Amino acid sequence: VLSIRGVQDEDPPDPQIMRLDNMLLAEGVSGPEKGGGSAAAAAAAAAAGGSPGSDGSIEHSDYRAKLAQIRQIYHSELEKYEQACSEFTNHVMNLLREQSRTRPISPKEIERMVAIIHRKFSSIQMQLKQSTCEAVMILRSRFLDARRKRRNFNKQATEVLNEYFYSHLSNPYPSEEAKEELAKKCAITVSQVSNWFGNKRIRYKKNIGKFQEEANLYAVKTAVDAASVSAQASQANSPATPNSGTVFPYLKPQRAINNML
DNA sequence: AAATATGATTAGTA
DNA sequence: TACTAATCATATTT
Repeated sequence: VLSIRGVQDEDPPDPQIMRLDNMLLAEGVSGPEKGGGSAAAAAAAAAAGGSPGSDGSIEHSDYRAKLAQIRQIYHSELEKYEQACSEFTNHVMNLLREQSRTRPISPKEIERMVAIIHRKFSSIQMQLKQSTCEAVMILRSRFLDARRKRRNFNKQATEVLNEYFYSHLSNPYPSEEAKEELAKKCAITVSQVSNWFGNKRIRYKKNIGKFQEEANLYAVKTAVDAASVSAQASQANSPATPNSGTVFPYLKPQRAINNML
């Protein structure tokens, strides 16, 4: 019955279990009861990177439900293990007590037994924690990874961004303030603005031809506004090449040279 | 359904 | 640290 002989505990690393605990806590799995699940909500909001505007809470409800499910399973399993552990300990103690009638059993031996049992069960617990962590990670990547929830910006947001881009084509690097203003105008975050410009720059550069039409369109758009200022524009500029000359107009010189190679 | 567009993420750089 | 380039994963177009 007591086949607990081969207990070669493969190292139960403390840092490992600490890591798992921390993560479970951070995800709101092992935290306080469902008092709004503020921890989980915060984690969700943080992971979502903050996408204001249209969507926001509908998809999170799904996530939260699943997280609550995981949480419940985790807790019930944990409780089950704890109960089983104490039950088993009791059982072993009883057996030892019985045996003590026929042979002397030192308290040290009992202590050792209990320690072994506890170690065994805590390693099982760790497995539970690990698999729970895994489940949470999968859930997160499934629901919260922003890439999976990509939404195009609305028409007027891209309008605003493009307008800025093409009217600053020679140096499409908005300052921090400019970014903030654009973000406000487009109802997106500053980092989204940065992303957009990063993508736009590289993609424009990569295939300028593809963007000619767009460039013309916005050039005309802004030209209307600028018309009042530049009243002496009477030279015959060829409409096919609104941005004649430089291939990488906005690159800083040294970088442009590097990129030629 | 395949091709293309697009926002976000990542590694690497100066 | 802000940027580029490559890449991912989804959205949209064809």
